[in-house]
Amino acid sequence: MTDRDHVDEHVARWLPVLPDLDPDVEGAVVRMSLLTRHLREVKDRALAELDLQEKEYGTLHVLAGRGGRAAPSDIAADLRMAPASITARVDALVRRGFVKRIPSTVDRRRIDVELTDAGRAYWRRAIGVVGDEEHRVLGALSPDERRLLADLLRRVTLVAEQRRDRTPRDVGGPV
Amino acid sequence: MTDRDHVDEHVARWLPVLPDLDPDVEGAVVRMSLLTRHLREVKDRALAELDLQEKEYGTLHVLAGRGGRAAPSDIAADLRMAPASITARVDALVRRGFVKRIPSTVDRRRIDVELTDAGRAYWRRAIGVVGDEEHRVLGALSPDERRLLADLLRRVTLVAEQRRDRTPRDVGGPV
DNA sequence: GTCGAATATTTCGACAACGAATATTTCGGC
DNA sequence: GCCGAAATATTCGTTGTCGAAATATTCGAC
Repeated sequence: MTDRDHVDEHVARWLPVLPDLDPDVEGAVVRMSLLTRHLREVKDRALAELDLQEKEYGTLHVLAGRGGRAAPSDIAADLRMAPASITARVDALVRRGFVKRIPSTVDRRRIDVELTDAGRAYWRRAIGVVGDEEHRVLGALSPDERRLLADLLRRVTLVAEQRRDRTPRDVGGPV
Repeated sequence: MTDRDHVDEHVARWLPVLPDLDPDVEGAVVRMSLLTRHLREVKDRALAELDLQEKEYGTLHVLAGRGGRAAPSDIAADLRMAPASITARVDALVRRGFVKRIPSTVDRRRIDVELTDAGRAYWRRAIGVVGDEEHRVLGALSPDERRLLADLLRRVTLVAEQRRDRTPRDVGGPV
C-alpha cells in the first residue's frame, strides 16, 4: 500500500464536478506531465551548476548523437523545433566555441554544424548529471517494475504514434 | 509481444555511444515526454476547432475547478506559471466576455477572477474534447493495466515530490 | 497608532520560439 | 541548357512567458 500523491488529491477534487472522469487515465496523464516537468527543472538546475543552459546542452546532445555533425534542419527535427529557431542557438554555441559552422561543399544550401573538441568535452561533462535525477526517481521501482513501466508506456506510445489520417469523428466546427 | 516504437530506435541509436544507459529508464522518461507533448498538441488542435486556445481553456479550467472564482496568484500556482503572466491571460478572457475581474472587498490588494455564464458554457463545451485523445491512447491498455500504470507512476511521483532539502551530493561548481 | 516588512497585482524590459517571407541553391521536365 | 518547383538557412515581426521593479494594501511589532 502506497501513499497518496498530489495527483490523487487533484483527482479527488475534480471527481465531484466531472463524475465520468477516469481516475487512472487522468492520474497517469497528469503524473507523466508533472514528472516530465520535474525532470526538466532539475536538469536545468544541475546544468546551471556546470555553466550550461538546457537549450545549449540539448543542441550539443543531438549533435553528439549524430556523430558530431548535423544540418540545422536535422537538429530542429530532433528537438521538434522550428528550423528558424536553430539559428540563434547555433550562434550562441559558436560564440562559446562549442560548435563551428561548416558550409557543405556538395550542397551549397546546407551548413553543417560541427562539434568542436571543447563542445564535446562540455557535453561529456554534463552527460552524467542529466541522468541522475531520472535514475533517482525511477529508483522508486524495482528493475522488473521499470521494465513493466517502459513496456506499458511503449504500448501507449504506439497508439499515439499511429497516424489518424482522417479524424474518425467530426468534432463539429466553431459555434 | 509488441512492436517497437520510435523510442526503441532512439535508445538503440544511443546505446553504442552511452553504454551505461538504462533502456528502461530512458525509455520510460522519453515516452512520458513524448506522450505529454503529443497530448498537448492534439488538445491544441481539438480546441482550435472550438475557437479556443489552449491557454484560454487552461485558465477557464482552473477557474471551473475552483468553483468559478480564483485570485490571479492562485491561477498562476495551479498552472505553475509566474503570477505576472496571468494578467494578459485574464485580459484576453475579459475581452471575450468569459471572465470578470471582481475586486475583493475584504482585501483590496486582491482581484478575484470570476467565470461568467458564457465562460462556463464554453468550458463545458470544450471539456469533452480534451479528454478524448487521452482515452484513445490509454485505450491501448486494459483497465487493469491502466490501474497498474497509474500506480507505478504514483510511486515515481512520490519520490519526485520529496523535498530534497539539501542536495545529497555536491555536484561540483562550474569548471 | 505608526512604520517597516510582507503580500498581491500589474507594468516593464528581455528573451526564446514561432510562422511567414526572403535569398540562395538544387532538382526535374522539357 | 532553361525555367519553375522544391529545399535550405536565415531574417523579420509577433507572441507568450519570465524576473525585477513599481504600486497599493495589509499585517505585525512596538
